[in-house]
Amino acid sequence: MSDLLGRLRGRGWRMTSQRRVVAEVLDGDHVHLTADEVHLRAAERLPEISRATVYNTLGELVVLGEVLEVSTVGRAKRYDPNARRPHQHLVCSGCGTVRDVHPVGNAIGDLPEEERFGFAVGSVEITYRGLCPACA
Amino acid sequence: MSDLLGRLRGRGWRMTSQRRVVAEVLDGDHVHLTADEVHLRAAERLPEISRATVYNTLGELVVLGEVLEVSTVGRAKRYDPNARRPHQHLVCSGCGTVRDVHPVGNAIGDLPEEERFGFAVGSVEITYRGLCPACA
DNA sequence: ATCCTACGATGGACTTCGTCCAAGTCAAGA
DNA sequence: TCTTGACTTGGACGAAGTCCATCGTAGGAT
Ligand SMILES: [Mn+2]
Ligand SMILES: [Mn+2]
Ligand SMILES: [Zn+2]
Ligand SMILES: [Zn+2]
Repeated sequence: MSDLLGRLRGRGWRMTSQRRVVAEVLDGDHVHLTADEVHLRAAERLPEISRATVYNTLGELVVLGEVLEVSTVGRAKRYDPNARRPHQHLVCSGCGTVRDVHPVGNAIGDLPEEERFGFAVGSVEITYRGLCPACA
Repeated sequence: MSDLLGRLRGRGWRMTSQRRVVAEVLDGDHVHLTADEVHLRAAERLPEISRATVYNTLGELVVLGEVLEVSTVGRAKRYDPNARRPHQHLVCSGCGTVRDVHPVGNAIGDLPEEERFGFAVGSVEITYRGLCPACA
């Protein structure tokens, strides 16, 4: 995330106070926020920022590859600013907490050739589910 | 799925024409349908079946463990009647096609102890993404 | 420093997916 | 056949997200 503003400028994007604030929220220590959580935190700094702008900016950051969308089961999408280091997720089935994890295997290699059906497999997404100590 | 109706009865559930039709739709060769797709097909056989009943029945089948929910990226949940045999999914980023696959590794074992954060990890969901031959 | 203007922001309507509820219906046991 | 509570229904409601006409402004041009 660190030089996101510079990269945006490099792509000819206007630097607005709204985009700056959204980037700052994502750059903080809070990870895996929903769009509305990002909006809430952004509005603490810039009270008039709109929901639509937060959605727009998040979508742009996803296309840029600066932020990842984390799919959830029936709940709101979560946005992951840790796009630099490949990782997977450990999710608590009780409270919904999401933690980054780094499994050691090679999941793509584990998919047999005869089960690839001619696909060009480009990525793997792994979600570990369980109960955190507090919810157990 | 095969003896689903018998198992439902065994749990003391009433057998209604609606539940029978939903089970028949899921038992067909069409897999990974959305709730509305299930409703559409069910309504071909039983025109007056309501959306609410389809949602209710699908939810009950999920709790029973007869059907799995497949999380998608921002789109409607898909329901998977193949709950007997553990498997994972290969999804085409182009057209959205979903195929069942059976990777050979042990993904749960690949998660280092120091990254489990005290969680009781119960399941792993793996999604392979890529382009199918038609979309490549 | 000021002007221009195309790109971005805004908020409210709209869509999609799903849940909830009060009222009516009916499966199945007595 | 009767009874009853579980099931179904349609419509209202809600959450998450998109769309769009209009307004505002970042940043290049002068
Ligand atoms: Mn993450
Ligand atoms: Mn499947
Ligand atoms: Zn928890
Ligand atoms: Zn395809």
